[in-house]
Amino acid sequence: MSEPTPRRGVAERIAQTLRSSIVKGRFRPGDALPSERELAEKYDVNRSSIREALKRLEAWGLVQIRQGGATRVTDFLLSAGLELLPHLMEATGKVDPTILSDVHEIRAMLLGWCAEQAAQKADAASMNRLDELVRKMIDAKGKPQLLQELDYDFFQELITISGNRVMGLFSNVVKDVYLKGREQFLSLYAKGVFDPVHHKKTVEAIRARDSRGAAEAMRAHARTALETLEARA
Amino acid sequence: MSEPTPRRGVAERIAQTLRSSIVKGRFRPGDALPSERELAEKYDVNRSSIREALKRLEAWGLVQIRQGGATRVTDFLLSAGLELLPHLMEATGKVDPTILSDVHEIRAMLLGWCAEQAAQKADAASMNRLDELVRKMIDAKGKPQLLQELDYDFFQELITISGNRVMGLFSNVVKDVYLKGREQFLSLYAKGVFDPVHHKKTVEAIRARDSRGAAEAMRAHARTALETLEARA
DNA sequence: CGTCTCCCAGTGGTCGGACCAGAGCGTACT
DNA sequence: AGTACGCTCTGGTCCGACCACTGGGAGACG
Repeated sequence: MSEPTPRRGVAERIAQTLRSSIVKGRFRPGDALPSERELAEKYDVNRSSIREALKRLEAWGLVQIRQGGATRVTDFLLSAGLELLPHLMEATGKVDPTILSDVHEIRAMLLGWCAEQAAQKADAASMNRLDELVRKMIDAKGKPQLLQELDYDFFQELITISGNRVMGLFSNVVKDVYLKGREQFLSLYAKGVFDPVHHKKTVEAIRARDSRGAAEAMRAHARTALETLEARA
Repeated sequence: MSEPTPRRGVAERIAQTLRSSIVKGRFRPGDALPSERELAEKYDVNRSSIREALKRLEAWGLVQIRQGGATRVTDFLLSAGLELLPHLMEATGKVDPTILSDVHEIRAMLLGWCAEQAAQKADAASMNRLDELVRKMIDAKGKPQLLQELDYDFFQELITISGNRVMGLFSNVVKDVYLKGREQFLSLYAKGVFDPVHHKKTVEAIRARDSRGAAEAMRAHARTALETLEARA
């Protein structure tokens, strides 16, 4: 009852441990990991479990496994996917402010693009759904968790309107990043901080078929969020 | 020497087979896959190999595995990452033109954003590297494969200049997509088709610190590519 | 008759021990 | 010195057993 992840599976736990070691730099890119048999003995589990853990690391792009040769650590900044982001942000124990800035730059790009597309393609029903979301945001003032979800729903609705399936796949990954790091962003939605003005402006611009205005409003939203976070750091 | 995947490992082969079945719709979202023991018998391999294959499917976001319960197929459009794209494009045997369009929309967004950032942040050395790449493109006229690589290198250089690590992670995924589907795009770089005018304009705009111009030039490049592909389809 | 509970068959998870296949390096031969 | 062989260590696959959990059906209860 004391451990944080008692029922999470041996393989998963070991995979997380190794991932942490790699991200924190205890293994350098190019280094060879201990052999599966050694790791099995070290963690006192079966080799099968070690294999499963290593397979996950491989899927995450953190190591390269080659039959006959050793399993080597890759330069994960050159091979890992976005799903590594939450762990990268926590590598030093607290959020790295420079990465936070990078994240919000990308966020601004994505939101801006989606808003632009939405202004060109939205139908009446979609616009009403967006209105509804803004209304809920106003009602939810002071409920951080709810506001956070509504903010994400707004993004999701924009993607749906854009009709771009590739953006849809992309948002799946973003969602995972978002859920795993949600506490780190929760302060953004605290009482007196979050204001859906930009969302409101966005919907108005979409109704007016003003792509540029919609995009700019969403970018402003992302920019505001970053400034808020930086001010608190 | 003839087969495409002769020595690729049992687990990998089975994972691909199952992925294909799922993407092509032979298993519907929510369906239960046969049990590991059944699959092991069906494919005449050990259960370990089946487990490994299923783990990959899970990592790809195609199935959900739960101890005690059955392994069920997920709605992959809602859970899979970008790495599924190449397989999605080939699901029907040939490239789905609507997805191709989606891809290039995203491509235009990314290239535009990177060019914009580059115009603001590039130093002299970076600009020279970009110039060098354009020069190589001109020299490489008529060598599709080389042109394709140079085009990607150009993108990569823009990302490096932007200094955004999140975009770097993103580009890792894009690169995989790109490599797996490279033949499908190779015709873009055939003799008489590919012209690095837009790249040239981009570098000029970057030198002039003209963000908007640089972004527009790169977007024009992506748009041209899409039009070329559509004209040939 | 309906509902609720409990139990067990079947699912995935872990184990261990064996053997196969590829890679790398030292050694012995040329 | 150079080269080719082969030993040894790596990961890959197989087998068969047992553990942990779920889900649904058989039975008890209202």
